Amino acid sequence: MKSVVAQLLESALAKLPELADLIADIAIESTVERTRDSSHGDFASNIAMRLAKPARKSPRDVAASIVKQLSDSDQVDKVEVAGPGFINFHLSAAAFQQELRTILDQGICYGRQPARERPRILLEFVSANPTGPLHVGHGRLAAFGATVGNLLEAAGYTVEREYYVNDAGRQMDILGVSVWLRWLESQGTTIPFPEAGYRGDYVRDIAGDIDTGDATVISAEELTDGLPEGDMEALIEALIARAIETLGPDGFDRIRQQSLESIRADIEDDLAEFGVTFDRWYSEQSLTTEGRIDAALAALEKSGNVYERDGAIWFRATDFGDEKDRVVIRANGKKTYFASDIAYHFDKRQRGFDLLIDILGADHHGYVTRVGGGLAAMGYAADDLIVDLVQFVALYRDGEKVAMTTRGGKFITLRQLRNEVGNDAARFFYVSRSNDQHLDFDLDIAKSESNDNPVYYIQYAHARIASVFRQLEERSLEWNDTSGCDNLSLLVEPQEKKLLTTLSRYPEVIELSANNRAPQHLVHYLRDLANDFHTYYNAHVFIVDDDKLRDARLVLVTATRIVIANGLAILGVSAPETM
RNA sequence: GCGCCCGUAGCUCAGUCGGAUAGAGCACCAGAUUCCUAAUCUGGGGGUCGCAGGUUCGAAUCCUGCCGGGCGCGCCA
Repeated sequence: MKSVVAQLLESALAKLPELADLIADIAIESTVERTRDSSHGDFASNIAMRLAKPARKSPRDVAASIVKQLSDSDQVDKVEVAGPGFINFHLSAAAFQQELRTILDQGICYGRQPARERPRILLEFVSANPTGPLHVGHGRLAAFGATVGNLLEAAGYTVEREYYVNDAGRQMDILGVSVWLRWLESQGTTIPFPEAGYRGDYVRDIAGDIDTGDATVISAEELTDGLPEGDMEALIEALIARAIETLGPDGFDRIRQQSLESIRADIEDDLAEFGVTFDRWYSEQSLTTEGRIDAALAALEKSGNVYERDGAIWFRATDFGDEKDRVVIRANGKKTYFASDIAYHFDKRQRGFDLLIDILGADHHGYVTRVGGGLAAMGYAADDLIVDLVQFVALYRDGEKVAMTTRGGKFITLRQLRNEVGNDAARFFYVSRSNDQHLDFDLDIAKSESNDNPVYYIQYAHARIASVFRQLEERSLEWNDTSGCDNLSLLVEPQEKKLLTTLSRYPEVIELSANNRAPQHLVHYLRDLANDFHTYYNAHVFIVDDDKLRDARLVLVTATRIVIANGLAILGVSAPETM
């Protein structure tokens, strides 16, 4: 609908070259917005105010000369200049009726934009280390990322979703040794569990399932003989060394890989149950085995952006806005995690993705300049990488903050949260706040089946509409949608007009939410839409004796159901027929 | 110390590219059902948009400084 107004303005300006020249760099559509107050019409443009200064005329004069050039349209009832120089458009009833027919015609496609070739987007999210189950913080990354992916697709983009599996490095050794120690325990060899190991119960479960091959059980004395005391980091290092010497490198690797795969598969199941799926699980190990880190480092070398100092190889990150240079190869010859990161992003770009979007926890903010700098150093634009940082989640129960510590394995898992409040409420609450806002997740509200739960409020509107049609059937009446579409002019009640207006905003909301990667706009919109529907429901009966009015009202109500269902689908929330 | 994010009603938060009288929900108060699901609806009170400057036709929004909260600053992963 917005484009109707923008086009009218555009053709009017075409007749005013002296004005049009002044705003060559402004998209006319960007001057058009919904009005907040219906007495100002449906849409307003501030274009005259923006033109006033360069044109050296008063905003109202500019507005008047534009309005004079506007051609008549059956979509517009009235145009007026108001306030400091707004041009207000009052759309016709016919325009809204047309939109209603569009909603019915397009159904589940309503609000989606046609596919566009570019940019191809690679969306990376969650990417939690595979050292244990996902917790509630990862849940927010999952829900946010999945919803952003859905929004971008609705906006016409091609999106691939990827999970980066940190399956290399020391943490995998620690996982392996943790599982080994738990396995030994199950065989009767028990020592105090190391502080630096992974202590969650899931480690015992893995140890119980694992195939250890011909591994021999050693005694506690053999296990602890000569181990360092006091320093927990040194202790875990020594235990890893002991595992390798006892099991052999292959034997230890076997435990390590099984443990990793067990956890990774569990994460995949957990997310799938949450409605979050990925096109690819990208292994960090594969960066090394396929030589991608070396390739990236060679590209950096070639562009002259690395140098040697103190026996290490450094990336000139300061040349790209970072506060200090970063090591890529340590003096001991090992590559850093940062080297993997830039290699991974270099590879994403080389696979043909134009735009890389990373959804990361807020503690990763230092990473943005560095990786963007790495891309720039390798010949790509730093702007090709967008990082959305998602702030932390605090759980509240009975008005109290729920204490969570990662240490000691005492944290609430995503699975526990989903079991407690349900997938729908979890998906909804996670995206109801801006990603750069800390999230206070109130378990009691998410669980409550009552009026203070916004998820149910929206779902209830959908179920009520389904119920209206069940009633229709019970009364042996039929809905003639053709008749309904022919009689939309009967929809004259204020609640009907309000609902029509809100429905017609949906495509704009999708576009806005997608462009800003801001699902909370859609959440708020759906709440508004449900509110308009409930108000209508309470004010008027839909199944009336008058066939034409009934058919028309059922068109409006059906359109409402379509838009609610479409919006909830993007959020990953179900749209129930009954509640 | 440096960097990033946040500060809007009692509470939790929206507020698009700077736009007209700053909005929701919860909580609080008062009402609505012979009728399609009351998990609903209607009305009401409640604001120094952290503070101080600046930019301009116009600032919650942009700029500077300050105050308060969170997070991050490794040849860890």
